[in-house]
Amino acid sequence: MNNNDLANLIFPNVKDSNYYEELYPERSLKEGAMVTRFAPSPTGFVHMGSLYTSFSNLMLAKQSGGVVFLRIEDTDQKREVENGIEGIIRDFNNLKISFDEDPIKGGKYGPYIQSERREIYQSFAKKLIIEGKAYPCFATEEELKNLREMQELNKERIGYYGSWAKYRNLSIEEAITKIKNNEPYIIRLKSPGDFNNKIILDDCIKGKIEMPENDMDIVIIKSDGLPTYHFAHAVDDHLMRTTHVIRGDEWVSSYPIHKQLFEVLGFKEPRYAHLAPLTIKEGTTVRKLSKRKDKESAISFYHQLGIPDEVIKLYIATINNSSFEEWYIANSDKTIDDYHFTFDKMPIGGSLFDLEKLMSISKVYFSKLKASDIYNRTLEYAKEYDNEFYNLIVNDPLYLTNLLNIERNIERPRMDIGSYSDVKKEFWYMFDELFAKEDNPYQDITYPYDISFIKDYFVNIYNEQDTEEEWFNKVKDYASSKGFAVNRKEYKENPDNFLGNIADFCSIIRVMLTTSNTSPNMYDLLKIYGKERLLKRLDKFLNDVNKG
RNA sequence: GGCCUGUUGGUGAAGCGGUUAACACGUCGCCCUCUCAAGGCGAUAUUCAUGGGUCCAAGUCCCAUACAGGUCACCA
Repeated sequence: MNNNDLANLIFPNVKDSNYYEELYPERSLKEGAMVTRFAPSPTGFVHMGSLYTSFSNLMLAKQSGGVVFLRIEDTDQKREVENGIEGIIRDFNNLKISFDEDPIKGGKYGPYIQSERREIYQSFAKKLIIEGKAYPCFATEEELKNLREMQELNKERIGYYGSWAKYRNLSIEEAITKIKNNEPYIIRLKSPGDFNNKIILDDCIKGKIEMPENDMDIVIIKSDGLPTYHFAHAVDDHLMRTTHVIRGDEWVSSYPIHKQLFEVLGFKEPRYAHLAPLTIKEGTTVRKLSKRKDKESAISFYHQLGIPDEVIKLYIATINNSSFEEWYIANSDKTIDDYHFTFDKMPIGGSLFDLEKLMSISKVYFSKLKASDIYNRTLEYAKEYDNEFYNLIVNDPLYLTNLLNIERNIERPRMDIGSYSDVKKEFWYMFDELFAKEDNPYQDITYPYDISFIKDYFVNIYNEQDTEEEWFNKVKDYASSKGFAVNRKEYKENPDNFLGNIADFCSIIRVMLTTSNTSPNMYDLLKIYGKERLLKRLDKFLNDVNKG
């Protein structure tokens, strides 16, 4: 009886591992091209954290002329989510993110779903058993629990290693007998490591990190025949010819296991890059952004707010590479794809997620869009999230587009819109249906002078054909004739000589039309709204103010 | 508890042995102006968690302490 007999008993029907080595040859790519991957569990949706990780993988591969693929890590059948894979792929599609190889598209290195690669893992596990580098372990849950308690009591390191690894030196005969008796077992690595030895992780982002060598006999094949993460990682990233493993830094501490696995299997180790986690403030403490607890984690949260996907990507790029922001400001005509992402500009500690910053990026983004584009996207947004507004804008694209164009096609465009939902907040008063609602009181409507003369202004002076200059000159003349100061300095020097400032006069018009004292350019608003309707709104205004 | 990482202003951060400690967001002034937004100008860290050490010179290197985070599964 030898290792071969044991291996054949455990894995009678798997191919020799060399078969797979030949099936998945080295990729022929140019020097320096990175092969990266994003490898999520099929949880059903993409969240900020996974977007951040996938973004890094995507950009580095793309920009080096390499390959990036999507691999679904579904080896935990307990965590299976219905349509989990479809959900992830759908989310990436919506975000317009695509991988060179994925479960739908396929590719030469597939399958790209781990549960479909069972035999591949088993083939390599078999190889290890034959070589005496792995063994079946019959420890029960109870046994492992006792082991742990004993170690805690003796203040020993916890785990299945060295002399604690009870089944490590079981004779082949005994093992075969137990298997034939249908005793449940799993396959463990027979770790050749020594905890007192030091190994070094040369991380692309974090630099050199010294850690103890792995000496744990970790599980490589579970009782359901599927591999653990560690083993699947080694086998897959070798066979898929990954050059750079870019993943969250919660994996740093398992690097010793991975290094050892690559060695034992005779694989060339890939480079590693461990990304700092996205964090969030909860009260005074900072913790990892949680896909379950934090609303900011869900992509749908931004969709509901009306924040474009491009903005999310810009924000992610901003956190990902410390010099991206400056570059983007200096190169406002370029896109994310034009920026060269590098490991050495990625953060080492956690990156605090800042919604305020994201909004500011969004405003800049919107200020560069064409009015017609904003209209179209706002329409799309409203269709899904705001039916009332959708109905108001769907039949008259030009009206909203004109509004959006106010102070837009100039060197320094307005920056007050940061989301599709802001469009309504900005211009609601230009829609009579919204204006008519009861809950829109005029802001600060007490004036120390008779305001009814603005009716005179609109009836007799205001002409919607005027140019902006003509319009303003007329406003000034009229206001002046009623006793308002036209010159700011003059007014400041002798406020008592005047009824008010020209700004005060304009604010009556502004409040009349918008209810508020702040708005975009008056001339444009009046013109777009139209004189006929203005007169009606004016009556309502005077009526309401006199009542109040 | 073991192992690993981090700690720079209100916030995110740059910084890689010699800089007036970038930049962005925010906040506050002033200017411009029909309001707001934008824009312009200026103010916002005598100091880089604390304590030692090395060096002519330290935010930057070393050691301790404190605090924060990660990880120690038949989960990924």
